[in-house]
Amino acid sequence: MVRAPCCEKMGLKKGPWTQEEDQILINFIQKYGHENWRALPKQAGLLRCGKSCRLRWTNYLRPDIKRGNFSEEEEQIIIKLHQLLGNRWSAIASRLPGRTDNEIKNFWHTHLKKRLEQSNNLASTITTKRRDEITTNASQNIDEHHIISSNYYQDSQNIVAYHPTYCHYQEDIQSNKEENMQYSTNYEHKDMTSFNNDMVFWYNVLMSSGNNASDEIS
DNA sequence: AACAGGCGCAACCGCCTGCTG
DNA sequence: CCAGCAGGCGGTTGCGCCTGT
Repeated sequence: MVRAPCCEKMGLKKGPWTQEEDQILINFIQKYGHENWRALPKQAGLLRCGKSCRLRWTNYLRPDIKRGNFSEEEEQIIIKLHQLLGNRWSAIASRLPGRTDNEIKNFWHTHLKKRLEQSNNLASTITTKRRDEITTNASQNIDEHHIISSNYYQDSQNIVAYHPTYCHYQEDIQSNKEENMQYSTNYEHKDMTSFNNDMVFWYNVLMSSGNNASDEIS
């Protein structure tokens, strides 16, 4: 089945919205609602396609949108929900009142993803360093927990920030120290138990929320 | 002051899903 | 069951702003 493009009709405007267009859209929706996005631009007298109107409304003009920087709490929620749900931005956005999927997606790609990648790089450095220590000094009394954790660390990129050895060995890392220390402080978990408890907590939150989270997670 | 490169964000594109006839 | 439509979603793009040289 092939669908016709959204804006197949020539003459429909694209690109940034003007203040006038915003006002027309706001006035129309406040007056008549948005039951039919396809028909809305025509009825409102806008030279836009319905899709463009919907996007503009949901991502920018909606009155309940919270604008401005993300708080530390919001950051942590996004990170945790991303671990649970993956790139399901709308599902994540539904747990952050006033934030849109587009906003969260942008924030992830411009801030959090970069930070996690840095953290991953740091993690592999730490893991390698730790493994070298273990190999070269067999007589050393090594905490078994660290070995298990090191494997876990390497295999699951997403949970790298919660790794306990990250906390133990971060002082070894001279380069990028300040930035990574800061990141570590924010997301520090002392052991995997607390991490798992955290995951259980968020799972319960999702399960008890209005949406059917089990469907979303599966 | 001028330019180049990087970054952030709004907006677009194309696919998927659910609904209806 | 099938086809068509509309809405929703995630990935990607492009433009404007900022910063460094």
